[in-house]
Amino acid sequence: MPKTPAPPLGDAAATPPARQRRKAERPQELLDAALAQFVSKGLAATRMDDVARQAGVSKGTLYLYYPSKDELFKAVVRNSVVTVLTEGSDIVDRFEGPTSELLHTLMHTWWSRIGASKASGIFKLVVADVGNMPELAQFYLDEVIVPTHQLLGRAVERGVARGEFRAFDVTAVVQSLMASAQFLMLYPYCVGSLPDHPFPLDAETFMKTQMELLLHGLEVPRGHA
Amino acid sequence: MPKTPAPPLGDAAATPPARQRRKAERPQELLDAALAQFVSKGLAATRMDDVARQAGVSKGTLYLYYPSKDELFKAVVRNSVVTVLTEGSDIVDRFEGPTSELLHTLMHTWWSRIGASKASGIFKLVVADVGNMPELAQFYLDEVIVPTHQLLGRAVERGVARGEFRAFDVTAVVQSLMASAQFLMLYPYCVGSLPDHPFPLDAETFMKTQMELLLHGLEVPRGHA
Amino acid sequence: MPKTPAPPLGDAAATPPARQRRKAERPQELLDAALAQFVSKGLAATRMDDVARQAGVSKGTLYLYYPSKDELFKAVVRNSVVTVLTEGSDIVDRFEGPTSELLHTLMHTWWSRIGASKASGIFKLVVADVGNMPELAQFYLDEVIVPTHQLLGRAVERGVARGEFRAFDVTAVVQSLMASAQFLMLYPYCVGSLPDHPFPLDAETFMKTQMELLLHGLEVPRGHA
Amino acid sequence: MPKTPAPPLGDAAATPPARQRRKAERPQELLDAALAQFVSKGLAATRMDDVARQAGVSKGTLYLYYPSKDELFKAVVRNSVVTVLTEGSDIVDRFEGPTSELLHTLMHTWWSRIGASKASGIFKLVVADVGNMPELAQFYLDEVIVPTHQLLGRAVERGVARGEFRAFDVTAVVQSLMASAQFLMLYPYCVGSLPDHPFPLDAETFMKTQMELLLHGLEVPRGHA
DNA sequence: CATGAATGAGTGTTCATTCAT
DNA sequence: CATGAATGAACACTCATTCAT
Repeated sequence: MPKTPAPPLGDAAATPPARQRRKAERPQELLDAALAQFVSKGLAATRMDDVARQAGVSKGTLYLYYPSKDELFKAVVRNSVVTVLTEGSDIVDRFEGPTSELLHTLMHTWWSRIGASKASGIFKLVVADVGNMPELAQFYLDEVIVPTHQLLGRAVERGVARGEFRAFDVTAVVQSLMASAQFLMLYPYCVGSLPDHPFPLDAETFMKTQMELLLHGLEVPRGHA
Repeated sequence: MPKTPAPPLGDAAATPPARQRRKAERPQELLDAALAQFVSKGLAATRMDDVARQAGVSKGTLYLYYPSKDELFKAVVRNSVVTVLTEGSDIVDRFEGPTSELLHTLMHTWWSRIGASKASGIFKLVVADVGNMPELAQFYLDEVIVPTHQLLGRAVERGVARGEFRAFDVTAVVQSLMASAQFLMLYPYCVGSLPDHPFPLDAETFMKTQMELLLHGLEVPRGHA
Repeated sequence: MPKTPAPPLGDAAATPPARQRRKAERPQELLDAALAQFVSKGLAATRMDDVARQAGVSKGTLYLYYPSKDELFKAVVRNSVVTVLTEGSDIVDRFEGPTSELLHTLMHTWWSRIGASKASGIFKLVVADVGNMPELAQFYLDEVIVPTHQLLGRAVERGVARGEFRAFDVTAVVQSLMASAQFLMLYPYCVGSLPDHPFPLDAETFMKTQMELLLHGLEVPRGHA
Repeated sequence: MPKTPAPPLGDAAATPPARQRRKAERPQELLDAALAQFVSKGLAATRMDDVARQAGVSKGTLYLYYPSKDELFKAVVRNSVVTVLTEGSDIVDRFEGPTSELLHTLMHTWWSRIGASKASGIFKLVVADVGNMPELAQFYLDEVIVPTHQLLGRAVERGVARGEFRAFDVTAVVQSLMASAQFLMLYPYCVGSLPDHPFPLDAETFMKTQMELLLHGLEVPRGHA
């Protein structure tokens, strides 16, 4: 019976042997497991055992990749948020059309990539534990907050430059958008955690409404000259 | 009818023996200490010893008043937020003048009573730990979220009834306000925890701006007929 | 208005004022409460609070009468067992009639005074805790075991002296009787603690049977000369 | 058919690595240590630390094998008594010869396996703590008392069936035997705990005497027709 | 005398981290 | 590399004992 044929030369890197492929994927598998556990139980209440079991490895293996619980947590944060920001930046650069539409696009992209995924739980974790991990604060500021501000700031400035928006304190507008995003991210961990609660929140509707309010306050009054 | 003779001026009866006076004040002292510790270190990272020491009592005494860490935490939440809500309700009932001003008043009252105090840290704690304390979720919904919605909802409806605001989804407006409040409460535990950060947030300005944006989107266009 | 008349001389001790009577009865009330608690929960699992509450006094008062838990326990033991032994001794001295009947009488007196009362639980406690209280062992030996041996030994010797019993190792007979008594005292704390158990033990029947077996082995064979 | 080559003489596979061999032996080592500690100090007074130290492991390791103190205790009881009962049952099945001799054999087997070993202290523990552990009561009844009754009951019935014993209430005879056994088990924890006590108890003599009394009361009068 | 608030040493249990295999 | 047995520091909670009132 023919063995698995040797991969053609030059292609070896593309399909490594199963063991190596496994090894290459391990870090991501561990981070996924850790994210799920951290988000659902909180940092302190999650045991390294839980993470390892969910990832299907032993506790020792987990420590082979991440030297401590704190480092694992930081790696989870890093892994979950950074990649998305470059995507948003591209959108701002390339977008053509009204800025209000750009903002809608950014918001929806964020929602589909972060807000609606488990990654939204990271914000909860950062808020909860940043007080005991000073380096995490700096990291989160540098890697998340600042880029986000720049990203959104550029979008708003685009609107002003194009005469679509009133001249308005850009930081204030950005913070307004971030407040909305944070609200959406935390809602599931607040009232949303109860099976029946009186204020069901549809994210799409919420974003649309907030955006409408914001833009109405932002846009240059038109047509009643 | 012979009465107990009136105590001498200064009313000795009004100043019970030191031990009793202490016992009457203990619960609040313990709650204050617990709030400070919980907020600064998180629920899991705070030891009962820490709380007791900060309150100047032994650990045993702490357990004399609160039977467990969880109960202590719930008492802290109760103590810090519930009283303020009735105050806000009174303001809405008695307010005369434009609704925009009422909203400003409410926002500033909230800020001075909750937002600017350590009590703001409670929101962080609730978000962080509600996942492991299901009863807390219900409690927070019943005692904080629902009353807050009602309070703000009544204020917004007042504006609509008086013809000041457009007819608008009340819940959306309330959520917008709560998003701003949450943003302010969490800011110190996010980027704000760093000594020097590039987005210093002045709460007064932030509230003013958000309110301005919101009201601009809310108010009935006037005078350009 | 006439005060309570002074009690006539010589009678004061018989009817002391209520408060003093209360005080005089306190120790017994405390011992009763302690016995009940110790027996039902064991020494280690009984809190001084429990004893005090059952006795209707504060914990401080309990310590006013007994300086420690250990001392309280010893007092309970002393109080419950010692008095009965003198009664048994009297019976042996005065008894007239067959010795087999004397043994029956002693057994039933023991049962009604000790075996059937809560005092039987003391044996359980002594067995359980004597290992950690060396003085208790000596006390129990001196005050309970030795007198009991002497009491029963005299009864058996009477039977031998009167020609009713074979000459037999007295200690062995006494131990046989004590084994039966211990069995009865411990039964409730062993299988007897279960609501439905397959070996219901009627104490009267048990004692009668054991005595019958013992006497049958002890009595001088009669009448088949 | 190619087999795995036979291991060299001495069978290396039979001696697993030290770590695994240790793991296989750990439970028994822990149970031995726990038995010794429990018996000498009582359940409540024994700290898990003590057990661990005596077993030469850390406290954490102890919890690796037994999830709580209560479970450890139950495992000790199980381990110490259950195995012996099957041995006794075998003896009854196979015995040939007079039933009085069978009873002697059973008694001596019990003494060498249980009575004279530390396992006798388990009875003390059960008596002392069964009140606070309802499941233990049921377990002890099912696993110890009932089998013991059956075992001894069969032996007594054998004597009656073979015409050696009078027809007698079997339960009463069994209880008489158990009373003797309990007396022997508790003696060391009662007067026996003192270095010099006036009633030294030689177990062999005691058993012989009790058996003699019992059998004399039980056996069919012979030969003086 | 009586109270009960206060104490703090003590213990069961958990879990991040290590390391022999 | 991977494992999982072992560790031990840490912490919530209890309760016998004290003492100011």
